[in-house]
Amino acid sequence: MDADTTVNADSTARPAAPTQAGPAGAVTAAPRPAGPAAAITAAAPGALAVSQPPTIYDVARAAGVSIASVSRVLNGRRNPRPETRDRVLQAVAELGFVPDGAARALSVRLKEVAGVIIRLPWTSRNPEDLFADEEDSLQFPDMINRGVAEAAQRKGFDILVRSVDLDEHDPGGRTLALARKSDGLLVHDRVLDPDQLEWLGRQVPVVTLAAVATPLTVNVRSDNAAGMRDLARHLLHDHGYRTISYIGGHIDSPDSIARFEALAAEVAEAGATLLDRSCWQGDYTAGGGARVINSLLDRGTDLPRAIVCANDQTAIGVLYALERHGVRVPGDVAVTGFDDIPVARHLQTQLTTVRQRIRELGATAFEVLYSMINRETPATRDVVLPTTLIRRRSCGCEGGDPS
Amino acid sequence: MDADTTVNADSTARPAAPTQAGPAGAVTAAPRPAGPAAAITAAAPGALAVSQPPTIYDVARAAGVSIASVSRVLNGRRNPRPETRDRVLQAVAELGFVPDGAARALSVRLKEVAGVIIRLPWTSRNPEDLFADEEDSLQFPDMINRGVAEAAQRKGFDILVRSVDLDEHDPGGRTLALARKSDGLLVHDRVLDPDQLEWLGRQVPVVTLAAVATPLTVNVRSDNAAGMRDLARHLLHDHGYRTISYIGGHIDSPDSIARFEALAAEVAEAGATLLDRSCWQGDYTAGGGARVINSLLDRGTDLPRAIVCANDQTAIGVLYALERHGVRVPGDVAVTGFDDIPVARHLQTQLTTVRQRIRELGATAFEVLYSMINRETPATRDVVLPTTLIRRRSCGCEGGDPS
DNA sequence: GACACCCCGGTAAGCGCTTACCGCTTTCCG
DNA sequence: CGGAAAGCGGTAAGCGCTTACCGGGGTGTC
Repeated sequence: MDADTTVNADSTARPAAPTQAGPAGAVTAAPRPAGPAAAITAAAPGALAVSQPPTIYDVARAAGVSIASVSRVLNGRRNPRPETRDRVLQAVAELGFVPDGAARALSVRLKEVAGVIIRLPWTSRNPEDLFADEEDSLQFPDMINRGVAEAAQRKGFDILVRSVDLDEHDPGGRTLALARKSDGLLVHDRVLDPDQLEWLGRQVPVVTLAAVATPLTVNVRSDNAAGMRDLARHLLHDHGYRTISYIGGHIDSPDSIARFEALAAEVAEAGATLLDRSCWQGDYTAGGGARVINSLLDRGTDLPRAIVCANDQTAIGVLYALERHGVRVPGDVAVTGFDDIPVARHLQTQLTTVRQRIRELGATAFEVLYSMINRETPATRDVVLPTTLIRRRSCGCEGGDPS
Repeated sequence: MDADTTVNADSTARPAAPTQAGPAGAVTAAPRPAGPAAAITAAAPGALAVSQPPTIYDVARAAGVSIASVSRVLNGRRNPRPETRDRVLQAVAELGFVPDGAARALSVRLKEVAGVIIRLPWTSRNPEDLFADEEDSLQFPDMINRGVAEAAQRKGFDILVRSVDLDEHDPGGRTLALARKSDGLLVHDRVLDPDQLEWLGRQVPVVTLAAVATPLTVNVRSDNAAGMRDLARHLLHDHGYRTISYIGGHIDSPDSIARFEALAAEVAEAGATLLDRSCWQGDYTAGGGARVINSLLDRGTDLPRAIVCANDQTAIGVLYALERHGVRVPGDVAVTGFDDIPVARHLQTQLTTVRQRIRELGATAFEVLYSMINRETPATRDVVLPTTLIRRRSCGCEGGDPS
């Protein structure tokens, strides 16, 4: 439609109408300008124009007091005389007054908004993607956000979620912009590099998720090492698998690295074999997992007895690829994930995985951010949450969820 | 340590950090109210305290111009002299300045934030709920929000999502509060009643989703009638089913009503039988769908040849309940949904349903809201988007998705 | 009864930014 | 070369709200 991209171009019509305020008690809000006959006909043209919301001045006038009193009543300061309070409260109710967020924020220097930066999951999708629907289910970051939102709501905060494209020229800039609309930032993994984080951290409180803490930021993550250790032992000792391979997430992902190391340690200790890692590089997506399997099978490589994936998404891709090639899971090859995202239990072959307390991760991250916003000094820079091994079919265990 | 919680108390160390910048403009921001600073030492305990972000005054000082010039350069007004522009731009870059959202919002009266009110899906969950995982997948409202977010981002807007509990004492109040943090509201179905909407609409631009337009609000929805008509015809004519029943959503849901009416019309026209509606009342949830089936079967009632559900969630519950009772789908009974939410195609028995262009619904809603915020008068108060019939297994068609 | 306090309302000073308006330079013509 | 018209930068007035500070009246106390 309107093709002009010049965002500010228009001189935004704003018919300096504030004068309309009118007499004192004018509570009646004289609805629309419309004439009598105009009625409520759905077709009517300009009827949608909204009248400006009342300001604290309107309330003060209606209550016959000063704006300071209104503010005091509303914020419970210096308890006002009952009569004053009542007058104000009534005026507030009549006018339906609620203080403007921006004005309040500017004044108290607190916006009560937390910014959340997430790696864009939903734009610029590739329509031909085999796993297009993988973006249709709630993923790890989405679940975290729910936790964040819950915790935020408890403190009266709202969250502003912004997804940034990784190959964006200036993630820092857009990010900072979000920062200035909020009191602090919650940054998901892999959207900003350490330098940018460091820099951001200097300007606003920042909490990262599943990353690493920097001197100025706090990080919240799950206990990858312990989780993977449990999983590895289950595979090695309970099932007795002797050859295992690991499909990593992004090569520089702290989570993926930690998981790999824990796995490697266990495999070594059990005297089993961990296949060469190089050709087993995934990218946390189902597509990536499938790709790895496909290329290996096409090349005729032998598969290990168990494939440990960096996350559930990858495992989903792996399962799919294996099935297409006629490889049975868990009969021929066992497959495991990590995260325990919702779909993990809806798959044909229910996925054995390591559950992270995802929502709690988010909630905790918010709590930490909140305390930072209040200038408290967090006890730790690296908050670690426990994990749980979830045994389902894909590793060779019987049945599905106990539930 | 510096345990004072008094937010402003400290005279905010404001380490003239930018000094690193070196010679050049050397004015190096002798920022505000002087401040002996606690350096940037990393390890230190209180090190997490962030220094306040630079203000436009800092930039002006650093560039040796007035704040007006800074603002003009940044907003591209009245093109400033190249030299001025450069000085400002450099200062901005050095200080990493980004205008404060609240201040800007207050000044231009535009927050660039759209509020989204959704019926709470994730709090106060009932842990014993049979279908607990139904909240774990992306549902209709979530998908809509993605569409909204996409469209919003294109206009430089962010979205503030707030979930309200239906049985909350004062949804209007919390809602209005959100409204004052944003420029307009996008209200999902069934969170506010018409009166509240009407009232809200008087204060801020409001767009509802899948509801009905009021004189002051615009509504965006899918073409329920057409979608259901296609589905009904498929069931009646392609499959030849002669007895059908409809499990509604909430009894007063406009969507559910519209779907029912379209179905009833088709059934009547085909001379088939539509079972009595009364004992077939669902509530848009899987639990509700299952409950209906269970109570009917327990009572020994005969089932119709096809069960048409108001939405996919309901259908999922129905499928589950039927399976538990040993009723085969689609063999004994055909079941259909509406919406085509992601899980619909992951079910054991893939669900035949009517696809709504969910994201587009959201995107459109935002576009409309955006135009209202800009005081444009929308062409219609009732925006309708097309639907598509998706034939999968559950209605008796062969195979699953073509894909 | 006078003075010291308290209480509680009002006044006004910002919060950080945009922009109308003013006035000094430059530039352009006649 | 003078005067009008631009061009540009600065000053200041808000945007709507919170809160420090001030002052008037009511109490309490010798």
